Amino acid sequence: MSNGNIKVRFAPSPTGFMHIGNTRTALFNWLLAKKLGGKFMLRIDDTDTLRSKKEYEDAIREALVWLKLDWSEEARQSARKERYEEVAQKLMAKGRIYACYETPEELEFMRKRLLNKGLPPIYDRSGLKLTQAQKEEYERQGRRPHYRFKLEDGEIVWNDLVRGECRYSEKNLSDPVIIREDGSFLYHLPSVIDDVDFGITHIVRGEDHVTNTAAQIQMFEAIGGKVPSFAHLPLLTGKEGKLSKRLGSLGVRELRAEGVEAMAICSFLAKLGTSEAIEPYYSLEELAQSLDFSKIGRSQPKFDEAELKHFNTRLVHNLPYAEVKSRYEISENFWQAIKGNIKIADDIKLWKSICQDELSPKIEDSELTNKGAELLPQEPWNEETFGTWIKALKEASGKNGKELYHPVRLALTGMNDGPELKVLLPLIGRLKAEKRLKGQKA
RNA sequence: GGUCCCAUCGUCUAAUGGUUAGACAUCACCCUUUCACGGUGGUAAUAUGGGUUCGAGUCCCGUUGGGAUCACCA
Repeated sequence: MSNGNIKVRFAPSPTGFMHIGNTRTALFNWLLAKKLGGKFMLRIDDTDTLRSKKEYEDAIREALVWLKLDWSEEARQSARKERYEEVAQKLMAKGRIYACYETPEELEFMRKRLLNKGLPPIYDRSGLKLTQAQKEEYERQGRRPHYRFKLEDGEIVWNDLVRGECRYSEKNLSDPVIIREDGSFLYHLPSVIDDVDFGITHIVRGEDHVTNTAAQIQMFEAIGGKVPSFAHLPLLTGKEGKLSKRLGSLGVRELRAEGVEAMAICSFLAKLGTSEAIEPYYSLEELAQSLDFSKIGRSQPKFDEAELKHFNTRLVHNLPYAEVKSRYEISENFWQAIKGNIKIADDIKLWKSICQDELSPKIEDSELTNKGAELLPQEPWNEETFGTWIKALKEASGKNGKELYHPVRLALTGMNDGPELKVLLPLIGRLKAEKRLKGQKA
């Protein structure tokens, strides 16, 4: 499939670090673009100037680069204010945007009053009924207006790629505030203007945006833009069931630091909550080809960090040598020898160091290990060497099983567990092995 | 409270109205003279009450539970 006109966007607001929820949205967009042969753009939604920070923006880029979710185009909302104002002027002239003079406190009070009466806290549109004289009176009092988008009567319907047909009545929606008292724009309208201007064809985002979608569809229509396709992903929940705060703070940066592979995060997130098995994918391309919105369930999957870590280990065990080679200087032999016994890719360094660098051995049973040193055969060594040697040591010492193996492993590697000793021994070599068995640094 | 969405093993899901299936985790066994890796097998679920039907996980209504939204956040 290929369609040059397909374009999706990832539109994070730089008000926090890249976390698992964010990443999932970015990933699904990227995957969709890849699968359809379209483009993926990055849009920095920094309309909330108070909370937006350069630091967060940098972190988002860093995470995207690490995940290999590359983008071909970029935009920044704070740089497009003139365009938003131009569109807002037109909508005002058409009566789709109207001024309101309530203070945030008054609105809050009204919401509480409605809620207490068991009514939905929907704005009563009193701004719409204001006369010119009343507005002037407010201005004299020093009040500045904020602006709302007027929703038209009727049902708003769209066919969601994940949720199927969605219907919302405007009666259950508040006219969204789109321009603040200080003249700055809120998210809703700029997002729609950008989607139209940049030719966005598909919007993939979290389920928390479904009611926004209803209002935004009217905005698309009001400015004469083509309404894109929507896909609303069920929100991830935490282990405890609630959308935990931990999830928000579970950063990509932290996961990376803990040794979680980018492809583990991507594979896991792409398949969690779908009818497909969560399996390691080793390329985003392959993952993209497997994308199928119809396989996404509608209930909220639980995200468990421990499961991700476990999955990561499974993925690491089968990392292709080419991938490993590009990151660590090791031979294919070495990789084959240790791959089944590492938890994270960085453990490669540990085992490489154990085999090649100097190490202070831990001696548990000096009588045994000293004898082992004496019995060590001459090189060349291969995978058979260990078998003959340990057999000789067993006979000489009378030790067996764990009593035999554990002290040997500890002396040779300084570790309680690890790859099979028969593959490790030739890698360590006679020189080091003999010294270590004797308790000497080597 | 209004609106919308959801409910099957511990977890993620499957099942034209017709024997509840698979994957991950877990457990056991096998392989390893060790820890692991790997292989084989087992345990384990339709939230609840009605209705429709010869027959309901599936359709309808109620209950309970969970989530989203109703911001001068995005």
